[in-house]
Amino acid sequence: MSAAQKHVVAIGLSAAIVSVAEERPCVLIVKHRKDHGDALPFGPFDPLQHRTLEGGLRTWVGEQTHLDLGYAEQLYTFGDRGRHELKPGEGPRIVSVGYLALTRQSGEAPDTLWRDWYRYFPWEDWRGEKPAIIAEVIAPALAAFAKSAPHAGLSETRRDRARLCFGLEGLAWDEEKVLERYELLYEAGLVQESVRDGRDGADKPLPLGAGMVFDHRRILATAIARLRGKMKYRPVVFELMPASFTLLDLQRTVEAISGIRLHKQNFRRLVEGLGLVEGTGKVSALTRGRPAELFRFRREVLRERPSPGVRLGTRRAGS
Amino acid sequence: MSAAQKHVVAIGLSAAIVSVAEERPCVLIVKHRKDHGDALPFGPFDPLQHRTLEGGLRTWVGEQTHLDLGYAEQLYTFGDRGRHELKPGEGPRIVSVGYLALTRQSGEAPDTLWRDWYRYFPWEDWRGEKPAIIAEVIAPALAAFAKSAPHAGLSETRRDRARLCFGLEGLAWDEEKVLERYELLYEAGLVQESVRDGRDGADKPLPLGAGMVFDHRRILATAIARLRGKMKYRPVVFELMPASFTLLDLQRTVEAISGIRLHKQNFRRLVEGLGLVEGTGKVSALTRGRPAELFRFRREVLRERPSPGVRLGTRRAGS
DNA sequence: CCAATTAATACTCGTTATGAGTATATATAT
DNA sequence: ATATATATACTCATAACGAGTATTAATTGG
Repeated sequence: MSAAQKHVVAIGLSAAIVSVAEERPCVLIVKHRKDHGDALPFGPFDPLQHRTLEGGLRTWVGEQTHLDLGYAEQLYTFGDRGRHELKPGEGPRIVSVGYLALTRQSGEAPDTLWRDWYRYFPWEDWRGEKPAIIAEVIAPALAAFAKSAPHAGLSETRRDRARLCFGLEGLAWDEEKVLERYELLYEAGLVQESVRDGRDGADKPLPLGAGMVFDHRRILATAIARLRGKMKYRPVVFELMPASFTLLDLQRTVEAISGIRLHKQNFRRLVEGLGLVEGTGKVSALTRGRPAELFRFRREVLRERPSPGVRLGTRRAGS
Repeated sequence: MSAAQKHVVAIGLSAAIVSVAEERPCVLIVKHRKDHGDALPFGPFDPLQHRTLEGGLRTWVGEQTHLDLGYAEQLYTFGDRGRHELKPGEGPRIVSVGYLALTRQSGEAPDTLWRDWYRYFPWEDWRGEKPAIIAEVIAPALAAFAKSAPHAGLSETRRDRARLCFGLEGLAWDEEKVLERYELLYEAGLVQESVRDGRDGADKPLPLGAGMVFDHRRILATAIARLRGKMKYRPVVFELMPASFTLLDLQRTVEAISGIRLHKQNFRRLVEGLGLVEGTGKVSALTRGRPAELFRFRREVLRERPSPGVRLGTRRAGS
């Protein structure tokens, strides 16, 4: 191997392509590969053909999924050995660059399907009750993980991480800590991927949530976290909305993504107060109740205000 | 070239290593290379030797600079062709992963030096007056750039970007938009790097700020933006502080990084109210005025509150 | 047609956070 | 002793926020 080749790696591009339909946040999954779970669309970056990473991503996502990505942003570059190989140590070293893309749902391409992202992260959906899986499975398993630490200091640290991540012992739930939670479960050997990657503690009860290939669940966790955060200071939700929508449609979309319920009246006050939407005189043809006015996104806000986003309230309230 | 080699690239790791001394935010620069300006410490990622990207970074930063990086976080992966080569088209394709690291200043290694980061971004320091360079040079140059657009729509867009980025026409200054501002200046051909990269519009008046090698100034802009944002919701400033400090020391450090002045009394109220610091009975040996109490960082907050940071006020006030 | 139901929309109210001061205390320099 | 510089303590008005109640406009079942 020459000196030049020594530092050579392949770059993989993976995309968490998100849409929301029927109050369910969805991510695009490519079928094949039954071995280790679902996969995000991914492919190699070809440095000869593409000038930019994002350009490369857009090109082959277009080819594979027939989707036109509107919004896309880079998330993170993962390079850990042993976390993106089917079997540790096999094949060339791959560094994977994860992306988040938003789109409105449309016809599916041949080998893809939209899946509710809470399938992979059941503990992240707090729109109804607090997910029972936390108190029943996660909290005890993490307590055991803490107890099993080789020394007291580490044990303490693990307990603290569990408390802060999952809002145990009365601590507040922070919907943005998606990645921290997944990483903790990974380290504790509670997800399928850590078993696959051969970490010890692989004798744990049941794997939590549906597993994914390579490090794709980690990328998806990063994507959810980023979207939940970004929504608050940038009007990215509208990338997921049709041209016109009711304020409740909008609220349900925000709730689907953030995984928490919002106060309806305050949501309206906020969204109107920021000038994010404007009414179109028309009303929606609903089945029940007083018909709601249809609104559209006011693109102009982007030129008026520095950073308008849907700041969701700290705590959840009745819908 | 084989099929496997086709997708092969080299990964470069670059680090913006930051410290603050004497109210000046500094970044570590490696000397050599007089051709195109200063360089951040950077080096190749060796996939054979290192398990993780960050591990690789820490290793050779340790070798090159004799610094022990405490805090480090990944910023962004840049892969644009023509923006990290000394001469466009020469050499292998390099994808560069940028990092932000924080440290307390200590002895310098042989070929490195600490430089005030406002040397590269003179328009970012609003601690005194609004930087004169904005009204005198940047605003007119960007107006000309907008006017030179091939069609009216693009012209409008450019004008809007200039207004929002630089707070023109009475708009608020957003200290976090460091990268957007640099990118706009790059596109407008107003920084040395865009001239070097052979973009048109290279006949502009004078290059703004000191240039850097490769895409290092872009990485530094990303680092500053990230740090300015992160400071507000994570207690990262304390990575830059000594074990004990006065509240004014702390405020000056926050101001140095954010580039804006804060209200002293409110800063104290905030920082104490969040439980970020605790007094150590001792007072500092100052030269003038009433001696200030020395404080230390309360590490415990990390275990108590979900995300405590130094939320600096929107607008600046007298010191 | 009326009452119950459902949802949209409009207000209200108390609490907290924030921006911007004034007032007072404690040191040094002359 | 006085001027000056800084630290620290309070005050106050306003905006933002969480959590309601009240009212309006439609549908649905009798």
